[in-house]
Amino acid sequence: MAKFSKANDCHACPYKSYSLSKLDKSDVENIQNNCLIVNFKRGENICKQGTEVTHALYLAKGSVKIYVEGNSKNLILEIINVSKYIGLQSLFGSKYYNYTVSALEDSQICMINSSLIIELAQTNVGYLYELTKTISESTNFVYKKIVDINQKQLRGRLADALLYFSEEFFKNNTFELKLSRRELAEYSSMSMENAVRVLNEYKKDGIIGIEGKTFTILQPEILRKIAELG
Amino acid sequence: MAKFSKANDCHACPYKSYSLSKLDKSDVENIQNNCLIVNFKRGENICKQGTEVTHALYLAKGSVKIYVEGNSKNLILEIINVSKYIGLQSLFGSKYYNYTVSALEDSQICMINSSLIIELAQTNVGYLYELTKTISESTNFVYKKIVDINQKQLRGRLADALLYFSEEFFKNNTFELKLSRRELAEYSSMSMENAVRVLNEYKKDGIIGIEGKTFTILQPEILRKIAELG
DNA sequence: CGCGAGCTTGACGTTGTTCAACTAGAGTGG
DNA sequence: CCACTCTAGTTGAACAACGTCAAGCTCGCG
Repeated sequence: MAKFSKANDCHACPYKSYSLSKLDKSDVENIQNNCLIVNFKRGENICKQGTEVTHALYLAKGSVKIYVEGNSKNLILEIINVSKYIGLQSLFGSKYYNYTVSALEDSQICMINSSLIIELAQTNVGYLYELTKTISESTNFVYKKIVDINQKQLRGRLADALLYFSEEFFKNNTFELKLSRRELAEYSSMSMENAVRVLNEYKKDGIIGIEGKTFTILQPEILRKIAELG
Repeated sequence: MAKFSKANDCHACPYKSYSLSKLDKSDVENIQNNCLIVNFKRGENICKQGTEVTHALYLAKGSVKIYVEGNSKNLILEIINVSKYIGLQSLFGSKYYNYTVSALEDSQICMINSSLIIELAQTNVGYLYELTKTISESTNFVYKKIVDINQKQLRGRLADALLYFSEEFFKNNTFELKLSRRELAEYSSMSMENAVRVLNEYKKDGIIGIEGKTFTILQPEILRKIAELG
């Protein structure tokens, strides 16, 4: 299992959450004393679908995928790589995770007792307000996702995914994806074989460049057109 | 357009939100003075995908569908018929609705200025906590939905929908659905023709009974097996 | 040098959509 | 009151989209 250590100075942490600025110094220290920093290697599970929610999860360093597991196939809902709480809706809404989170690269997660976070949320309105904004944004993201998946066919879905990575996630025409072909397929809700096929189709048509896991968007307008038409 | 009237006694309202109990009397009066009660007929839009969020929407009476509009087909995400805020995540997360809400029967909606709700949320932690719980639950609902849609094929999806209506929504083996066949199809993410086909298949096999829009679940175990296997 | 995981490509079968024709019932106007 | 129209529902058949299976490839690593 992963290595872990105690948090020792949340205030000075370069990866700390903005929401902490809404708390008193003593409350932050309280979090610090109840926070375990856990290191995960690529592929390791950070939380598992179906298990009980006992901690708030804060991604300090690295990147993770949030996905739902089905009988035979998975669906990746979101990739996260910035300092951010993961799955707060599980803290306030449900006792059990309805998704799995696992590391895409070596990552550091701060695990804070959920009862402490709930207590702080119930007594610090500014803090809770920040958490609520995060939950709302993530809800809106999933709404967008559900539309993409349902209304478009595979070429459009893959175009959507590539545009999202280039324009919103990496904010760069060239980016190195931490995902395998299978994971990219699971992100776009299609079989791995079809993801490969369509990627190479786009490459042959000069729409994108592929070099292993490094992608370059050569003709974003065409990609956008494909994404719009479905 | 719909008829509307001023709210005159939120405290005495039998449909009022539980979250109001977390507010001072003066704050509730403030809501009351900034609340418009609007009557919608079946089919009328309560809010429209793509438009700006200006009010919090509270369903007092009736029932509504929340759906996302695509180029040619829609996907119904949720049906609501109890006293409940609708789409709070849009208040805290985004400036624009990413879904449309419309009435399934004659319904009453309380429309409250969003700036007032946000102000109250930022100053009353108990109130905000209730709203956050509602948002989180709705997020979890959509997670469940996205799994159903993605991991199962149409027989399983329709079985899922029927079980949900019978066991969780109406809590009755027999129920009268306010949805047309097309809407039931949009709820289960399939073509209307296939929804009809599968419904009649289930009827012929004695798994359900159908009388117009009244459904009876005759063999829930078989339906559950179909839903599980996909 | 050989093995295995991830990737690639083609052929084929299944699932589900689309199109088209038809039916039943509800509402409308002569 | 009856024809007319319009919508919702129904059924069958053709077709397209996508997943699955199978085989071969490549590259990194022991």
